[in-house]
Amino acid sequence: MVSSDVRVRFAPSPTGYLHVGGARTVLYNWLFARHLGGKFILRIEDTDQERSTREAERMQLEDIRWMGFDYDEGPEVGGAYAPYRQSERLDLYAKYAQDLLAGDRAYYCFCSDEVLDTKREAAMKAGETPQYDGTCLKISKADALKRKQAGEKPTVRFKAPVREYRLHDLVRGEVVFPSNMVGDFVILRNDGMPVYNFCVVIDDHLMKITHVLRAEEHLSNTVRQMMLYEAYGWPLPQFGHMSLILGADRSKLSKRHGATSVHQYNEEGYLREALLNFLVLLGWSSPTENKEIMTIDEMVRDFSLDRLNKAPSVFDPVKLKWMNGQYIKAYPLAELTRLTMPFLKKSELPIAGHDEAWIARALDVIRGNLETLADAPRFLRIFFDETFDIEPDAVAVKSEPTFTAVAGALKAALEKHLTGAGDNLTSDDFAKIQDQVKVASGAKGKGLFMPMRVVLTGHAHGPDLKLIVPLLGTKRSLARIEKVLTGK
RNA sequence: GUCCCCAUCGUCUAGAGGCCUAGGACACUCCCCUUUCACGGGAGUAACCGGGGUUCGAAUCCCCGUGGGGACGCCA
Repeated sequence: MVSSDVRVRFAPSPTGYLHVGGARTVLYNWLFARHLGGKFILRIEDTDQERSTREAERMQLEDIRWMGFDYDEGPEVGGAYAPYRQSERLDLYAKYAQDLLAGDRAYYCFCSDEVLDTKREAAMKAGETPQYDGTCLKISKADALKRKQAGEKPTVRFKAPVREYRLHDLVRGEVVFPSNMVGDFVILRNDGMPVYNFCVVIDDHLMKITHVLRAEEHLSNTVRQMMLYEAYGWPLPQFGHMSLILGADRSKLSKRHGATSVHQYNEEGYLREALLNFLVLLGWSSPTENKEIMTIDEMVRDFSLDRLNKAPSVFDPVKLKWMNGQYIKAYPLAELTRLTMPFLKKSELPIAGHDEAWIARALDVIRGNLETLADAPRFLRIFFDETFDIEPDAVAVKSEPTFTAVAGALKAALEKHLTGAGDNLTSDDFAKIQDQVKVASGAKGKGLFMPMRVVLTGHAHGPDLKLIVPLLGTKRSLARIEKVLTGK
């Protein structure tokens, strides 16, 4: 196959935010397409009108965009096989269902939900795979049409051939579905809406999808879809079923496991690159041994289906956090600042009085402490006078024997610096000032260092004073000392 | 229950018959760096689910157990 013929798709149903499992599915599809120079298509599977909403679709699209997955065809961008929203392709499905009905490959079913449920439960209890018993198969076509005319609302069932199906799965290898695995299944609901297993086949075929890469939960659906391809005489696309993402209790990851939506991670201050990097490693590994941190370009370059892991994987939020921290440390500062701004604006910090360049410098000093962008306000507090105060962890330092002498000497040294050099205070300036304080106060070691730290930052811990002080300047440093000394 | 899939440290994984005394990462512990915190560096604890084969040789291949997961819908 010529590589540019490759066409893959991601087909979410818009019933909520994009969750991490879905995100990994998009990622793998997108990487596969980009690696091979193929096309990546987005299709909205909104045939379940009960649950699908336009709002959810908007959110999904937004999440996909945030993650950086550009699609070649899909809603909003269009394409040669439009429309890409199943709810806008209803006439198509009706036509193809009609073909099946006409060819005697499908029939009307008048069974009610209740009897179906009862039979299903009975079958399970009896130790059998529940499947349709063929009741309505006995109804003649003429009778069925008559009842339909009379106002009854039947579903349309596909006549499932009774034979074994073999699937050559791209990730699982040869999978055999026994002949009795599925019974006649519904392709059209009683309100005329088509059902998933039916639309996917029509759409994947019409949209010339070459590779269907999706989660393992769809593996057993595949046999139904193979039957449909066969009925239409259409060639099968290649299928690849990727293992599931599990929660800590090893069941399929869901909301009860905590944050599972991409949107939430975005809001909690995760970088998209970190999320992507974490997700790509959940079931796939780089061909370069021991390579964990990688750029998106490297993922595109190295991605291949044969390195997918068949075993399901547990989602570990702790490792995600670590990874996010790695990205924060290495991120371009201007960009990092831009992304951090919303978190600062939401916080109590009075950032209005500072320009972005100053904030960027401050952020640069504390970025090593961050695991998420949401941590930033907490670490940035030391730079803002309005929030400056002696923090609980620093109270004890005030009663150190050297405290008063050091604070006084520091004040004097800074005042001298102010008259000589003004408000500008460099790291080198501070080093000299520190020497002066040492001589003047007679303090040394922690006895010297801790009082200075406390009087300047209000904390017993924090980044190197040499890095903090230039951001403060002489006057503000002096004001802080004043506040501590006078208690005002 | 039936069918399908899966099985290496607590977790993510490397490993495609000898390179394995099983490697890396997260987490955890300790040490170093640091006049603080964090970062960083180093070290350590920790795994081939069990049983049978096949083979000179098995984490790797086969079978059977066991365990886990998924699907059995007029959801996708």
